Amino acid sequence: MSSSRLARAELPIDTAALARFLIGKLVVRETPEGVISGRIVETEAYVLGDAASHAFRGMTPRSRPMFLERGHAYIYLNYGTSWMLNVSSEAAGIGAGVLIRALEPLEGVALMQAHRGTEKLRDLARGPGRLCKALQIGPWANGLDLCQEGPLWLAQADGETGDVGQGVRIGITKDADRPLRFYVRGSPFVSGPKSLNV
DNA sequence: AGTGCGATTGACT
DNA sequence: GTCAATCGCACTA
Repeated sequence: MSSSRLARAELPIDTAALARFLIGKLVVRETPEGVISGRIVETEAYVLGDAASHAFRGMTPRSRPMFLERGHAYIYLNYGTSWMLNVSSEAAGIGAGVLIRALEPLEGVALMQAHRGTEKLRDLARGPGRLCKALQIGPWANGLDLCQEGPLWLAQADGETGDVGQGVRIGITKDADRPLRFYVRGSPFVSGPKSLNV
């Protein structure tokens, strides 16, 4: 079920195209306790020349993984409380990435419940910080190549993706009007206000 | 060296 | 619905 790791060559090079492409794909996490996986239902693109992107003012110690070749993890702490999972995009040397914002839990639900401290399926990975907590993704994964052998990867999914909506990104103040957020229409596992998920 | 501020969340009215 | 927690980083000096 969670075997077919996506190869780098399968990933679109364009950041927005990658964000759209990742909708419906799987995030798989191998922990000592077992495998956890979920279907990606919400992403956001942070493109070149984007004032909301951490890479906007060039490479910094934090944004460094965004400049890796597409398919690497960029992990950072936001608001001092929540870890975020991003997938670097574009060619090496170009700072851009895709934020994974929400998953529909598939495998390892009991583990996710334990990590999150809640039973509610809908809340396990709805939101970027919750997602990382559920999958125990932290700074250990920063800069990790998701296209190579390792405890965290992206995989092809079987079944329908569903209707994909596109709209403005959540929680940003700069370049806030760009339609760079992608989500599965009607999915209860998508974060953000209901008005944005139509 | 000091400071302001987030790609959020959970607790509370 | 409102709001504080929390801290690493980037910016200013």
